[in-house]
Amino acid sequence: MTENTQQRPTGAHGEPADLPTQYAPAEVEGKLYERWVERGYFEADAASEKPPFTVVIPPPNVTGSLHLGHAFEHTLIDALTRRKRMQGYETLWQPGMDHAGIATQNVVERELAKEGKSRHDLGREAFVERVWQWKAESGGQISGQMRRLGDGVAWSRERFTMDEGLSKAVQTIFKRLYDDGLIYRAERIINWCPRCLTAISDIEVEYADQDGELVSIRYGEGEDSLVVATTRAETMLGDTAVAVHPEDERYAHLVGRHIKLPLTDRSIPVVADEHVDPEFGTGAVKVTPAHDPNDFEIGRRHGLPSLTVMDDHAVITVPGPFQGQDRLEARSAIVGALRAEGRIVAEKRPYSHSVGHCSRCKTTIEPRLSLQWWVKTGPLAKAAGDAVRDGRVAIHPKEMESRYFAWVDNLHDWCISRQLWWGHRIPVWYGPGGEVVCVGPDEEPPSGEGWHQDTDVLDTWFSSGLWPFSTLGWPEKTESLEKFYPNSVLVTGYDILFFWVARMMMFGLYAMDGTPPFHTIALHGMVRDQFGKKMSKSFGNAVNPLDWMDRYGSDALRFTLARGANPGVDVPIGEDWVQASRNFANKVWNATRFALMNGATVEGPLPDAAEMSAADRWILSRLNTVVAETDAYYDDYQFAKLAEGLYHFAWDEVFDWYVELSKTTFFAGGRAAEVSGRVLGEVLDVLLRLLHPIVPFVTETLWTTLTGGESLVIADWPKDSGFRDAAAEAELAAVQQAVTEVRRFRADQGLQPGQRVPARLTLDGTQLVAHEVAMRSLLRLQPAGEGFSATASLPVAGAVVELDLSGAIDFEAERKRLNKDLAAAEKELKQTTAKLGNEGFLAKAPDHVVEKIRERQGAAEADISRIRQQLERLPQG
RNA sequence: GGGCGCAUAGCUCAGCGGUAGAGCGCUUCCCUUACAAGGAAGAUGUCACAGGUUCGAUCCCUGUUGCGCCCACCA
Repeated sequence: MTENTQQRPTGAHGEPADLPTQYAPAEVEGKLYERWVERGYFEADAASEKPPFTVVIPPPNVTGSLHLGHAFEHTLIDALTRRKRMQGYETLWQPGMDHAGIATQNVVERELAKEGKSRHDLGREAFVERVWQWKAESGGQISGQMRRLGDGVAWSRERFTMDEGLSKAVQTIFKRLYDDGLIYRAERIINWCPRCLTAISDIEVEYADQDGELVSIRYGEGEDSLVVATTRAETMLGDTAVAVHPEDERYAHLVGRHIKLPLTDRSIPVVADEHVDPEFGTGAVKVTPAHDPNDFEIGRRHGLPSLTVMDDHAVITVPGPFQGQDRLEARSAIVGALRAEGRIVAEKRPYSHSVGHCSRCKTTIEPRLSLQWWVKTGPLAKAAGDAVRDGRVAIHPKEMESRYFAWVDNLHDWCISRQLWWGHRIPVWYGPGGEVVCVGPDEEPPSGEGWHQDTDVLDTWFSSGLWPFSTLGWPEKTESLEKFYPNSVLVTGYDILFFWVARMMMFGLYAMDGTPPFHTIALHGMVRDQFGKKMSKSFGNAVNPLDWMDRYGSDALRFTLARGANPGVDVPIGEDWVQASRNFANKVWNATRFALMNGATVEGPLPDAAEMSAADRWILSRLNTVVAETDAYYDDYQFAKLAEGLYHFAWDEVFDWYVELSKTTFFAGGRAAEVSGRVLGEVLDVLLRLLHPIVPFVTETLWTTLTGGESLVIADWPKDSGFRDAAAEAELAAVQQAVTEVRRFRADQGLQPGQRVPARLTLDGTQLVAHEVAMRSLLRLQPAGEGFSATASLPVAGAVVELDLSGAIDFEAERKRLNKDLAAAEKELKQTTAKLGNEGFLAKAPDHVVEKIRERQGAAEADISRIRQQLERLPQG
């Protein structure tokens, strides 16, 4: 706030303006948001007659606070729903949060560790209680941030994935899948995190190239020996075979025989298996069925036993010298022992290979045989793929479809059980006699001696996969479910296409009898810093959206994010850009302020076009074009383009040209001022509506002041009235060109912008004829009085502007400028002439292109003769 | 190893067959009574490289180079 704020400017009508000279977001945002919520604007009525529009929030993890990426996503969703609400839809933006099993458990465990405790010190029940406490705190933080952002969500419908209703949904679908044979329990190789002490699914493993060492080890003795290579030497303790290719002659004599496994007293068979690539390494592979997925398969094909050699913490359990050693420790100890026996045949060599890490804690994954629960994905994934293939669900941008297909078409079964405490407990009970009972939501679990529930919980994505309908009350047949399913669109980041989107597709289609959970998937990119680098806390470039909202306002942040939102493309964002958006908000503010002080109004019908000035008709014509363009961009999720389009229309056309051109009209008063006042009121009214979904706060403040309306949130979305005026658009283009040319000339002459110069304008018969007053005002041209002597003559748009620059003119600068213009015009003439002389061009180019080139040629010729004349007239020296 | 994408002004990115655009930054002038968070004027690009198609290519095709991302049970 500057001191200007106190100085209330006085309007043309002598009334004080109600608005300060600068927009102060902090003073309006909070109040407006609370008002919107109190009035229930964001609530969704399932009984409404209006057509529904539904979007769910991608539920943020309760683990913390929202980052810039959330702010980005929320801006897009909020803009979509606000527009639909204005269009007359019954809109539901469903809020809520995800319990985020493993992530949240890890966070709370870290908190406990600060107190020197582990979850085991508390016990399961107390620990879970502790997590609920944590959820209460950070959940509040998240909804606070959403309010600051202006998210128009239906707060009364807020859901949490561990709510009673959602838990019921989880049990219901588990039971159905189980009964349909799509959930089963099996012992397989899983990804084990020795730090989190749980199994995780395939997509929760992040692979990174890592330098390891490939060691070559001789198995067996003398003639009955061969060499295998490995990067995980410790697993040899669990080897139960060596495999070679069936047609590999080098090893044909060994197949079916047993060879001695070093460091043990075991002998293992040599088996022939197609999986082995004879070209790779020695063509012989050690087989550890309990610790490698390939080996597990080989083992199954050949009936080999599986020997688990490590415990949950990846510590060796095999009795002997290595027992109790960690896997890495054991690795080097075993290599050492083998070397001592002379079994390392080639020196170990550096080897770069891909190693899996836990996506939550980055610990190296240990593949391991384990009894877990699985979803049989085959039929579910097929349905999920087909829904996109046959067009029932569209993915934006379309390029992302190939990723989606690649995933759903090659999906392995999904390991859903987690050895955690925080999450949905698996609804399966085991009896004393080995009975297994899956318990539905309304069923009593079996009781009695020896019965116990499975101790594992479900993968967190199991419950988020139900989000589009569990939040609406499913499995109950609620009014809301009827009204708001399927969702209209899903807006989320391409990074969770597999984790979340594909799972919602599978579950939605399954649970809702083949109705996909949404019609459209709009994928956005990731927010990056101003140099395009990934934002991360550890790198120090992460931004708390609250900081920028505090400094520049929520609208500025939202506008910046929307403006960067090209579909599926990452969004770099820097503080400079937020400043630019803040400046834009302020510009809109001040333009509206000016309009209010000069009689802009929305009262009464629009005047007849016959009464309007060319400028009035021009800006209304453009306004309607912009309405149509904005709609098209919205429908195509082109946020960047619509924000950019509105920015330039507002600033360049309305503020810099229309308002400036109309100032003389406004200041002169009379009927013309009334007409333009009504037109300006109309333009701002529509512009503010168009901008509102992206920048709700500043537009609400200005619009209610301008129109006296209740709220933009529930106002009508503008429609293209169909009004177009090509003649007025052409006329105003000529005016703009003329003004710019004269200004450039003045600047070239070194005249100060404010310096008044006598001038004679000869505009008769040109498009400029009606604009003399405005041109004189914009160009600071005085009337040609006594003793006027034209020292410069500028032909523009068929008219002539003569200036008396006696005393001010710089002839050298003028000569230089003219020569430059001449060169440019000559080049243009040469180019266009060459083009028009090209027969191929004339034959094949479309008419409008040829016409355009002709025009350019004509203009160039005219320019050249004009400039030559002017150069001749210039006094020498 | 597969697949996708990107290379355009100092930076971050739009454009995608017909004389190169935006924001920020930069230069000059201006506190012109809506706005200095502003106004006016301006400079800046072998549109990665090499071929090809075309009357015409930043835009289409092929290849090269350099990046980025996703997928993959490469011992």
